[in-house]
Amino acid sequence: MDAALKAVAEPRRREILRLIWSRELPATEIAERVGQVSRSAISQHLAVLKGAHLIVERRDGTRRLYRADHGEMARLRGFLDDFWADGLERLRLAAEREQQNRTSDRRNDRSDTHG
Amino acid sequence: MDAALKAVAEPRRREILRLIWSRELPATEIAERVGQVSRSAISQHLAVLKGAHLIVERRDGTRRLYRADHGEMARLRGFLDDFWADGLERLRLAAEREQQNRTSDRRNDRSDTHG
DNA sequence: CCCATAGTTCAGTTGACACTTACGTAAGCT
DNA sequence: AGCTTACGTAAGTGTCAACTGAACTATGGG
Repeated sequence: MDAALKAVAEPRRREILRLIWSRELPATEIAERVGQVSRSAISQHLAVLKGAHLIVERRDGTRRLYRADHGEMARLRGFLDDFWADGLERLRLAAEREQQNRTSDRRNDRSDTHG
Repeated sequence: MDAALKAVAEPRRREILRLIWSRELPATEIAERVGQVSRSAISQHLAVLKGAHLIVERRDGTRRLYRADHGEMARLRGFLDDFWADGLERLRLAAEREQQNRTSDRRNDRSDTHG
């Protein structure tokens, strides 16, 4: 969840996310549409987004088609909604839940996509 | 808006935000409750949050009371909601709107709080 | 097999950022 | 005026993240 929030905090990645929100696109075309940046950079952004489960990848011959994962984005919304939970109980639970995640985050960071 | 998203992407700042979500707290007490980090670091986090309009500051003698600004957080939610706008028109508008903001972001960055 | 296309990964650079210590500043008390 | 409390700011450091260019992998066609 922390990964998703961090991923979306980057403007370039939001741009990518919007491009493939309602359709599939190959990496090259994404790079062309974004412009101003190398294919390599796009590829790395896609890796981050994939690591945050914000996009899904499908292979088609030599190409890789990417598409946004609406579900994870919905969970991100829900996460922000927790800040509105008027019950203090729910606030405490959310804080504790996240604090547990942070411990593992420090160790794993972004290395969970390498396996 | 970009500033708010970036501010919230940092776990420590979310922790602070939760502490002062439903009550005012002086900086020192925030630092004590967060722990594990110097008062200086907290002060800098508070500056970032203030720059993103996510908190408001009120002075009381020698102390400074901080409280979360729910309105800005609501706007953050609304921003994420734009990703769900099914109409492609609205998607395009959102993209263009942000692209305009980005141009000024490059120049201003976080310096708009210095005035 | 050789080459082109599509894309990732590696190595290295640069800038941003979270943090610490030290110092500066403002308000209140005696 | 001095001292204390409460806080921000400055300077410096280590780490992470975004980027570039080069090298590598994989699929498909001649």
